[in-house]
Amino acid sequence: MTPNAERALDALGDPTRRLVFKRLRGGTRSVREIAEGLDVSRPAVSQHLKVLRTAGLAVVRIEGTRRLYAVDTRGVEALRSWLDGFWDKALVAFKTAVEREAVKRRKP
Amino acid sequence: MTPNAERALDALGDPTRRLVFKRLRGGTRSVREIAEGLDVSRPAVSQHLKVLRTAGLAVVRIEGTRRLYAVDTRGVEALRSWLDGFWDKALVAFKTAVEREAVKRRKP
DNA sequence: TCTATACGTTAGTATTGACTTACGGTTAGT
DNA sequence: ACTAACCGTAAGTCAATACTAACGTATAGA
Repeated sequence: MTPNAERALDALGDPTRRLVFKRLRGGTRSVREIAEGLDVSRPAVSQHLKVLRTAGLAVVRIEGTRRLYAVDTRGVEALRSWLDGFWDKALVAFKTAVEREAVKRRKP
Repeated sequence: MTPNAERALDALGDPTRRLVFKRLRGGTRSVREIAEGLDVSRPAVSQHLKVLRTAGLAVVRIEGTRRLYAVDTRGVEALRSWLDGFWDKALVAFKTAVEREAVKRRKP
């Protein structure tokens, strides 16, 4: 799917879906391998993987009867650039100002 | 609140909460200013801001009767480093491999 | 003191969505 | 052809949560 930061954030908003996604960090895995050890059923994992795919965070490769999932770095890239919108120089300047305020308030 | 990537992702999983958060990108704003134009009530915005604060994504500064909210860059930083865990060289190498597969499949 | 403004919180409701169960389709092996 | 392994999908249920309405608090100003 085309990478979209908003959809990626929606996808990563769920804890167990993050667990599924984090299992892809270790490399390519089949659905069975991903579901193993998780306390949800295999169909649930399949549904999570579908959401991750739609969000541009995962890719599939069919191999025999198995489907091997892996991280789609384009989704991660989309998230990075979205985050960068909250990380420009003006905001950093404000951050230091806030921290000074916090220190002053801590020592009245 | 102490910056935590998981909680930040939980917070940004909601669309209207992202709208609230994106309004902080323009600089410091009061709750009234943030709620203006949104199709949810002002108390709803307050609740969203509380979640963003708990997630380490927003900071408050009291000024008279108003509360000025701003982006907490520490939360954004936490998200960035979390994302970097899915962005190492091994994954990039795999990405190019997947793209080659996709091209082959498109031209059978 | 009285009023208005600006917010946070609580209680209650409604809707979203994560999960299980059951089923169907596909491939590999015998 | 038959079986087993692997996986996606559909339907239905239940819990999480986003929202509104009502209320209470604090500050600024007249």
